[in-house]
Amino acid sequence: MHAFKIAHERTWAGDLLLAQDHPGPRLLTLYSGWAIRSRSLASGERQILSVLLPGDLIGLETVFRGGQSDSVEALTDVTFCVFDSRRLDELLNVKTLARRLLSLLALDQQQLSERLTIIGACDAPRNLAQFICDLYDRLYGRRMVQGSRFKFPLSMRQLADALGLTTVHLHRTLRTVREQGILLFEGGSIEIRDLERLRALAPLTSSAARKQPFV
Amino acid sequence: MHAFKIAHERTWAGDLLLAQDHPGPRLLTLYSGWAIRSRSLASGERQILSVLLPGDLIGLETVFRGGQSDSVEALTDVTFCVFDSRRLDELLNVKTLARRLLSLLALDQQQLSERLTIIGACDAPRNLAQFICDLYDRLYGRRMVQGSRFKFPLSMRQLADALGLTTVHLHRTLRTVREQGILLFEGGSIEIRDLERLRALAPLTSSAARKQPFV
DNA sequence: CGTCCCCTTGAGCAGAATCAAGCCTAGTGG
DNA sequence: CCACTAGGCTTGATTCTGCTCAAGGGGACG
Repeated sequence: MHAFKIAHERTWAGDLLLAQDHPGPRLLTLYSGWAIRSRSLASGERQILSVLLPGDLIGLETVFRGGQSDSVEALTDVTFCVFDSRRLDELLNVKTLARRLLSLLALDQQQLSERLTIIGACDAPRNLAQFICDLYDRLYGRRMVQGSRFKFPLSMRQLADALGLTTVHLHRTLRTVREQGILLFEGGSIEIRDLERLRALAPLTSSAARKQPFV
Repeated sequence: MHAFKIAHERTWAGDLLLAQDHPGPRLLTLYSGWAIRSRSLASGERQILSVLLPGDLIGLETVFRGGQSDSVEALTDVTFCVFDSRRLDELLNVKTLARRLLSLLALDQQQLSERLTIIGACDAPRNLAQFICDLYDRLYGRRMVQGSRFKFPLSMRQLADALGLTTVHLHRTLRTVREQGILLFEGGSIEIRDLERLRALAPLTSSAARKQPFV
């Protein structure tokens, strides 16, 4: 795999790793930091499709489709490595690798399906609970949770865009879960004050935890 | 590809092709008829994740993840063929095929992302318009459109579940687009009375058309 | 010091859900 | 052959979740 590595780069919070109309396909792996994949509408709305954590592969779908359609933005300062996507064909010669890529995409699809189900069928509190549970499980697997707290670099605006809500309404939802002693969102981090009730609120037992780092 | 074909089968409208907790992974291709992939919540809600048309591959994600998590139901009588998913490994030896599978999953992911964006960010009329446009394009590519009409075997309930609405509200939305002379939904088929305005209503220029039949 | 952005909160509105009732069709069993 | 039932469609009345608009406060940064 190292043979396909082109560069090891770094950018800063707010920069775009992939633009919605970027020229060529680009394949990256996040080493450190957070990013989000999102899609914007002409009318101004934006939907955040997934949160990307260290170890995640970025841009796989664009390579196999040609043409980028959503954008990836760094939430924090990040380091990542770039693969040579033109040589990806050679990569498919290694069967275990081909299988690995397929299962990564399959898992991604799974997570999108779950998100779609939640957003389509649930109200704000359950939506929020599911999102946080999924994220918690992924962070836990990466040892990025300290006790019941973890860093959470999304702004309220961004979290709202991920949940398909407005900031105003998200804010009220956050207040109620805080008042219920379930969840505390404050100063760039989240404290889970009652994991059990949080999980009870989330309609699905997440599959997010199964998501393994790529490299 | 034919070497991996196990059986050519048929079932009837309402039957399950894949159950949400089905034992083994199963890989199918739809020959004729319509199906839907959906996921249900314990609380009773259901989200329809995609509509499957002749030529579509079914269950690819389950093979590469082990364990089925959503169910596929026949909407009409269908015929389909079954592949031997245990031998899928051999299949990956053919590099063009591996790439083909990857691009199928990538396109699927694309469509899910779009649906998520729409459901998260749009109101009922635009949601409906986008759904119908996407479907129209896919049907058009398969020569399943007659003039401005096409067969549409989804019940109102099912369409509502696909859009993340209730039947009551969907019904009202359908009435308004009918009164505006845009779309007519009646007796198991849909007539597009003003494609231009329908497309103008849909926020995204669909990528659905790119979805090619697998076999 | 001013500006910009984000968070916070209130008031009012509207899109969508719920509840409820009536209609029609198809299927079922007597 | 008909009565009964169940499920889907249609519609109205009502409720409520979530959105819009609006305004004020608090950093961060030039």
